[in-house]
Amino acid sequence: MDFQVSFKVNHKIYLRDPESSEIGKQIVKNAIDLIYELGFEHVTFKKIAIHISSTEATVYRYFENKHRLLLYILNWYWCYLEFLVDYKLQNVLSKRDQLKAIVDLITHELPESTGQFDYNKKFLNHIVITESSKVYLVKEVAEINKDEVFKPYKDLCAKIASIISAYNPQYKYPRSLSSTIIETSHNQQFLVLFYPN
Amino acid sequence: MDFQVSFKVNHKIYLRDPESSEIGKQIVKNAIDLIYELGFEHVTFKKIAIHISSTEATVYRYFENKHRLLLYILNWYWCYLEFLVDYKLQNVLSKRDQLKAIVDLITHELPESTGQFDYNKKFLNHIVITESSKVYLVKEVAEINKDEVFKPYKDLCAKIASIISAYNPQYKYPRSLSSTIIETSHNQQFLVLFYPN
DNA sequence: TTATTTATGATAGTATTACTATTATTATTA
DNA sequence: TAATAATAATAGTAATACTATCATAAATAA
Repeated sequence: MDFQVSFKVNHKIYLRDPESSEIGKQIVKNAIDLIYELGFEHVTFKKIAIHISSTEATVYRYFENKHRLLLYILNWYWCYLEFLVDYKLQNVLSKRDQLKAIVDLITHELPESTGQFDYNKKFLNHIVITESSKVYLVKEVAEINKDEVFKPYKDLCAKIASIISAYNPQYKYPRSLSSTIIETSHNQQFLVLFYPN
Repeated sequence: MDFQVSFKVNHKIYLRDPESSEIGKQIVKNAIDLIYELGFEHVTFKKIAIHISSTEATVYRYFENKHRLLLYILNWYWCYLEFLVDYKLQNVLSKRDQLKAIVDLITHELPESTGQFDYNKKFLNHIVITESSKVYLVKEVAEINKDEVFKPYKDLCAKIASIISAYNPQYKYPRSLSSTIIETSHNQQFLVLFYPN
């Protein structure tokens, strides 16, 4: 695969659209690199600023805080994954094969793209596995949810759920199953990567 | 059920055994209350100290940091749960019924105990659902794991896995399945509690 | 072209956090 | 009674997570 796609994430996540400027794109790119390298807890806006030879104040002009920045990255990922699901399901007629293709996508790393300006897919995969629960396992989740910032994840779940239902209309919990597939995939990938025994 | 049990967790988790003194027990009890009330991110040793009318320095004498304190609480929970599994499986002969009893335990709140000095089971359940992944989804997980501080969780998984294997010796991934049952249960309970749509 | 808006850089400052260290006091045990 | 240990009281530090101000450079509009 070789094409350039960009995804518009909910504008409430950022203060200023990072896709609207070179420095904005650099903030996101370097944030991804740093979260991969140091882990989310050890990333600060100051470190990101130093990496792009800019200042903390500039990073704060794009994102309210670290949590929103992670949310932005994850939303980008979920949008991208939903796009890939649509793409891969083209011309797959059997519902069973569709489900198989989806599980295949979810349980493997995203294909690396050749675009120079694209985010590092390996790092993104890693971040989704190890950091994604941190955006919702917080006391403020209900409040944060009001801005619909989890919509891309929900949309993906809904899409998978609809295919589960199409495959077996009798199955009662397609939405639970779709989020279970996604979360279990992350969890098992985490165990394999970091926690061998 | 009405009895008092206490669990010894790996001594590498604490600097000084919190069960060895009244103030130690108060630290853990108040930490549980505060994590439930404020969420792990908003709890500080200073806040715990104020709640027990003591000082930060005293809390630091028991636990190296907040992460270890959470680990202590979760280990206590996993030990308790494994004890309950053993307890509930007494006299259940069929492997199928044993598995059912385990799923039942994992997917429901722990029974509240009447002991005055016991930790609040409702709060504990809540903390396990929302905070437990934070002890291992950190960059330092491999390093932390060297102290065997995740052993109670692993032991529980191993126990469930052995019952899965006993029920169906042909099943290839009993360990994956047992951690999947536990994690999925938390995840789905979280969605029900905090994230209704 | 000039004026105006906007983005960024440079710098400063603040409250809070996550600790470490020191000394005095109190309680326990030898 | 002396020695030991635990805690309280207090101070201090580096880092974090911001907010604020002002100057300058770049883009755009009149």
